[in-house]
Amino acid sequence: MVRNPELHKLLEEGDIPVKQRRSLSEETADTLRELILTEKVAPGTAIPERDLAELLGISRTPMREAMRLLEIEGLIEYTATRRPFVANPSFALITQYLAVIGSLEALGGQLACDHATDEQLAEISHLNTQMHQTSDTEDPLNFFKLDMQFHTLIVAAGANAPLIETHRQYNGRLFRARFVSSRMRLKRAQTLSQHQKITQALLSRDKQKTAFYLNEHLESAVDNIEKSYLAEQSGKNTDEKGDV
Amino acid sequence: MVRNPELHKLLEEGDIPVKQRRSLSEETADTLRELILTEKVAPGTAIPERDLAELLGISRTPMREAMRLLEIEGLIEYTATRRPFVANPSFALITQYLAVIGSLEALGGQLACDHATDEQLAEISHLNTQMHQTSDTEDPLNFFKLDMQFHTLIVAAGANAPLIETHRQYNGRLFRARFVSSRMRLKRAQTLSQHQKITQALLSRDKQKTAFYLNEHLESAVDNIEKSYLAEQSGKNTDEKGDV
DNA sequence: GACTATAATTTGGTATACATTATACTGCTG
DNA sequence: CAGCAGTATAATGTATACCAAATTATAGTC
Repeated sequence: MVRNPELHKLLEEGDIPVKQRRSLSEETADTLRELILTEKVAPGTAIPERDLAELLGISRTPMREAMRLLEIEGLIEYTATRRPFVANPSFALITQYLAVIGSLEALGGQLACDHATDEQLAEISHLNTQMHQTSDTEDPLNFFKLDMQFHTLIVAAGANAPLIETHRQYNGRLFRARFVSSRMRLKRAQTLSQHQKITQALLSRDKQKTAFYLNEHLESAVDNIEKSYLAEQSGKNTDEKGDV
Repeated sequence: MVRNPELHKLLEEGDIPVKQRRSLSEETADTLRELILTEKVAPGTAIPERDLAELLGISRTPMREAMRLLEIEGLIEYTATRRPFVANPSFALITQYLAVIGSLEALGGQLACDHATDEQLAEISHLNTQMHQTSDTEDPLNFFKLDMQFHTLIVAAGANAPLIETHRQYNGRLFRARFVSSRMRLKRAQTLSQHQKITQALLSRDKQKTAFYLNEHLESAVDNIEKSYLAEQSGKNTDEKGDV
């Protein structure tokens, strides 16, 4: 089966990045995801596949596949007559997403207690320290990115591939809500103290505590997002309809 | 908006099944899913899209979209060169799936304690009773279906749409493993007693107990699946390579 | 006889053309 | 002027054709 053992070994060691065949559909999905998450295209916007394909200079086929992907990820929705538009989840739906991602992260944390390498824990701890040190100066976007990374690292340390993927999907759906919330810059101290507790629980590989603090952290996320979401909605109502 | 109030009313009443616009891709996805879950096409089989499309008498476009869907659902995998084949998850991967679905069901159970209607709880309880009564006579496939339905109903009672969908996906990935396991007919008594405890916890809307018993139930599922999986693998090794 | 280079064939990726369905618009009618 | 109907337009759904890459078969060489 293996023609050249040496080459095979190199690949196994990961020295050479496996040139994962990436199709245009996947590239397009990435591009589109970026466009949506950065709000280059606003939630609720209709996005006819033909126009979008033309915009990116590709044909409809890969665009369709990309859009199907993002539909699964919850970033794109379809009307009853299959016309695609950028998802604009209601607060009720966001709350549902949060409940699920909370369970996923709690599981990730517990698994991390068992499976994380010392290096991974060190990395998480380092990130936690970094957030504490830079919290005064860091602008919202960067602070937000670090926050996201903190959670992602924990789940990754759980070493459960499907969990990591599912968590990624839910993260995408919640990206906007969390980002909007983070812009308020409120509760940054609270976030830090919760991260601190989570980190300590992880370092002592205490599954119960880790899950507990992650859940606690999530519950305040619900609170914060509710506040910012309602604030944003009422603000928008002045110049546009809160519909879709 | 409503052209004909009478027609609209008929739809509302549900007398006429809402002909959900189903595209050929979706139909195909259903067909393919059925083929895989019933093992009409065996795990590990290569499934070139041309052949499969021709077999079903459709063009490649909708077939490709269907296969993308099932890829997400974990029923189809692709080689490094994007050649599709029916997924054949390792025991290690199945264990990872089980860990996630365990968390999802625990969350579902907790949510059900809060959100389930009395009718939903009654339905779950009824199903539980039914399983107890027919456990001696029911053939493995039917017993298995009831078992699946029991879990699905609990999650559904949680009234969290994304959770329901994600649970459905993980259920699909685990379908074969659980089915193979159920064929052994072992531990049926254990299953029933665990279902009994779960049902009682749900009826008293006790979140903590519900989550606890669901987790317990899951852990024995891991055990059972491990046994049957190893048994099946060793059996297969006699006439074919355990490779893929 | 085994290995390698190369040709043939298979297969997935993409583009495009065609069919079907939904929406928008215009004009008619009350 | 409101509302409906019919037609035009535009969008999505599906099929087909073509291309590039990969696999497999084949022939040639050491």
